[in-house]
Amino acid sequence: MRNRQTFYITTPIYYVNDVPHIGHAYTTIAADVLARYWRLRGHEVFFLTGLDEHGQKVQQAAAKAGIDPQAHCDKLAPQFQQLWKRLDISNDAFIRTTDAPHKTIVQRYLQELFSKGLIYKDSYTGWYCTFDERFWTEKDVADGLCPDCKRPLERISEDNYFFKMGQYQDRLIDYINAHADFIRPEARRNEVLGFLKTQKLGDLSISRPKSRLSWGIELPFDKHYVTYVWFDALVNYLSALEYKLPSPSVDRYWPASVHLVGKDILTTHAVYWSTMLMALDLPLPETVFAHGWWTVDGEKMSKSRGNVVDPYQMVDRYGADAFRYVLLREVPFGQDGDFSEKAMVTTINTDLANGIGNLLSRTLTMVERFSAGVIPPSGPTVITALEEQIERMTLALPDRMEAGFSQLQFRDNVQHLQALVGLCDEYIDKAAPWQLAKKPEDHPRLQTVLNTTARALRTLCVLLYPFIPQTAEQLARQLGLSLDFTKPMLPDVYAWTAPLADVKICKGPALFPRIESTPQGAKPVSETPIPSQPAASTAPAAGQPVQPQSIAPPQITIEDFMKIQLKTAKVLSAERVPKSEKLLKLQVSLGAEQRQIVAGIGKKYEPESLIGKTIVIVANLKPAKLMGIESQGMVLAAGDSEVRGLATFLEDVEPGTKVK
RNA sequence: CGCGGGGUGGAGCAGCCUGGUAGCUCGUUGGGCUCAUAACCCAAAGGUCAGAGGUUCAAAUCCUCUCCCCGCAACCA
Repeated sequence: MRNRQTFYITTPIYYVNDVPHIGHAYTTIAADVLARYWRLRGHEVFFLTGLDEHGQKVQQAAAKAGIDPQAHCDKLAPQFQQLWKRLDISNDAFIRTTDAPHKTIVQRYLQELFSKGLIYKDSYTGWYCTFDERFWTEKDVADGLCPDCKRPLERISEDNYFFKMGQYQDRLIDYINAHADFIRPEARRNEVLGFLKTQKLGDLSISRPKSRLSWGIELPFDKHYVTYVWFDALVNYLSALEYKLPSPSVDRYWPASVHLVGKDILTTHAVYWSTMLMALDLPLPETVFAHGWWTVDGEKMSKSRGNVVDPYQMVDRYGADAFRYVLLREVPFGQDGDFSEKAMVTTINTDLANGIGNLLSRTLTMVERFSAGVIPPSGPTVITALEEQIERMTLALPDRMEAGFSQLQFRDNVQHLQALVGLCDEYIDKAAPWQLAKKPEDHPRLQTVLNTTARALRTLCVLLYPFIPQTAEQLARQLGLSLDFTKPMLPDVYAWTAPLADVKICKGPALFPRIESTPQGAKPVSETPIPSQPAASTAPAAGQPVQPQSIAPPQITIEDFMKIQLKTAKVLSAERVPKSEKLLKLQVSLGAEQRQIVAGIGKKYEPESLIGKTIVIVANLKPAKLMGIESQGMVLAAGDSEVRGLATFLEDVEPGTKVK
């Protein structure tokens, strides 16, 4: 249980070059749920997210686009900010490492460490790939070739500045041992401890020569170098407190309550960041929590598999609340999980539509029909055992929730709430209010049933709010309650004890319409990236519940179809894309024209077997690059995640013939 | 001996650390109800807990071995 009245939660600052995907959404949604919960509990919350904008990849991408790195970042940043809006992320600040104050603060810390003698200059020798502009460690390099591009590596030396990280090794081990909640979940804590105990912690290079990388924060004590991105990035957790609030608030909010991170960057946070803070004589964060990763339909998410889950698309199809709910409900926080749209639909239907949505619906209909639309006061008991059970459970919920959120057990919390929904359904069934309504002498008992259920719903509403804020607002409105979720909830509002009677309800549309169709359809084996749709027009109007669409693809007109130009093509040559699992590079003839197409059919077909075959391609698809190779079209094939067969013809057809 | 995760009723998972005759969600089957979003409630069927050996009064749970699957890749939270 928390004692401090402040709650400072962070997500990692995401690398600006990434397109936002389910992983970013996951971390940020989890952080948002915590932020909303602790605000509701009256804590002063500061919820920070943002972007990491320095570094090699940004510099390269900008150079490629022919614009300066800052312009490049400015262009990409809104992709994240818009997504957070659409997901109802209630972050209090959005930090970008190119903010001027951040840079100043990073330099100040660097100077402080340098002055303390904790940063020194040394030469570093390693394997360098000129093409990729990066060093490889001895371990990575087996054959003198770049593990990435297979070009020969150079052995070069370079002077760099190092942070004396190694000297904190023992202190860090002691700290972790003494603070059980510092690194979580426990398995991760053991992992870090194991690493620290068995290996010597080296010093950390914190600079890059400008000759190699100019896009970064200049070292205050040597203008020929910029800061290594991690040093720059980690400091955001502190710098934001200095300039993102009305007044500097480091004392108020530091140490952070929770740094939420993905398991891949745990070491960076648990080791680099911790030792940096020790060197700066600052306290360490209370908890660094590493959550798991998502696979998609059982497979690792990757662009080449074409299975990257686009959060925008999920919000479009199912609504922000449903997406938020499913991510946190599906998997115990901290473990890896599998995401599938099919499972998502099941969860939405079961928990949200049939569960909470249906409970509200049946309750409100009964209040309308049997009580003139007004929640009646409670009367004599109907089924004492169940009523007591509901009361007990409802009374216990706030504490359970608090315990759950303190431990970041989102899934447990959701399950507690669902248990109450189930209990209410059982109660309604057994009490059979529709029978009580038939006899006037039973009406007082009928009132008890309606009142009991309504009160349970009130509690559910408040406790569901952190997970599904839009729906909670809607639920409150339909129940006729005026709850202000932006204010702390007093205990009696969500506890069982507060009276509830003579409230006029306001039945509205279903909170979550059932989704009848399941996702399917023969998706071409396109390797084209799924375009994000920052469709502002589909954003829910304020105060309106999101109406998740049915996921059956909408019907299209013949004109729509005619936009897609399908043509026959003859395969001239085919070869595997090196290092790819299933990509084939095809040269195809469209009669007059020749095209290069990269297709993800390599698991099913040997390149040789395709040569001479006439296939169908989408001829007017925007070219896309896959693993660096341009694909000027798309091959039609049957199968969803797995290729079953290629579209071809019974007769010989001239290449370049139109297909419709 | 590369590292890591995993193999539990049809599907997906929990339980394993701290041994005591197996639990959840979905699905299936039968019944109930009609307030509700074909929803809700009740009941049932279905597992030799990958396999073998060992420790023990007792093993899904501890130990040993074997087999199988997945990740360690290019949008990596």
